[in-house]
Amino acid sequence: MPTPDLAGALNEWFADAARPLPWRAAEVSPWAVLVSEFMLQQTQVARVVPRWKAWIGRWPTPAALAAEPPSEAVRAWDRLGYPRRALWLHRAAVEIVERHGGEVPAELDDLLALQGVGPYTARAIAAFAFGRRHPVVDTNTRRVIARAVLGQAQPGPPATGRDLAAMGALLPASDAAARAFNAAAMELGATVCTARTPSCDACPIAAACAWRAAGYPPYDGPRRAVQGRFEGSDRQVRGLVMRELRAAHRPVHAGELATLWPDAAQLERALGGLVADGLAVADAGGGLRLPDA
DNA sequence: CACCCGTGGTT
DNA sequence: TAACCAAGGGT
Repeated sequence: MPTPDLAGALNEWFADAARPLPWRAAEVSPWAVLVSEFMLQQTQVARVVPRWKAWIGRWPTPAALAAEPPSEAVRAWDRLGYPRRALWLHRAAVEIVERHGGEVPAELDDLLALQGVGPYTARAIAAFAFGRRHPVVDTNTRRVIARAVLGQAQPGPPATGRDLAAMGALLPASDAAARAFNAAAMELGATVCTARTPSCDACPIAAACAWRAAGYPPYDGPRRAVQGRFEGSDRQVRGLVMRELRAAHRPVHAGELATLWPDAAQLERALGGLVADGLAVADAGGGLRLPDA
């Protein structure tokens, strides 16, 4: 039977176990938090840290980034992956300047209206940058809820409403404790209650865990959709092209791009996709380049 | 809702 | 080693 003070136990653990991630420092601006959340979308903490520091050093405000062409954002993004995020982050900076006087908004509706900000990121910014009392559910928290609350080994298919409700029900009353609890749940999922081999022996809420109480039953629900193979995929081709465009500070012609991939039809499809996404633009001379505006 | 979107670390 | 996984979002 789960103990009632799961949040208390988790926050007590977190006070000691929290990794000193740079965007958690007290003096970090809402903009810096926003940048960290964009970079952390589907990307591991260890790979984000150096990019985030460089980014904040170069563009300490939304206005600073908005003043530069998107191509510079895509280059600075480097190899973090999903370069559309760099484009969206630049666009979000422009929107913040145009609609919010250069200040990151604190309201969920305003945050959700920004390019690249979805249900998770909006709540994360509101909670972590502004101390608002909202449930925040990311992939780590989803797993913690599935195990500790629902008694399942895995979260199963997306169930946003279910998870937000579960998190909301556990959320401490005060803004400060709620913010810590949101971060603590994510931290537990990232470092203890991990996807593959959780360290249940070291878990601070083992006494409250429904999965443990049930004897760690294996997951029997529907399997998550498997991601397609990366080798040979359009994503691989797009990545190769983007690497080329970032390196070349001038239009790259079709002949040069043709050497990147043997399948001409697939390469053409990838290029079309990049153009459609705004990551590449056709140059007047027939080449391809990063977006200058 | 299912699928697409990069790159690299982990098991 | 191939598969899985990662502070998701857009369509």
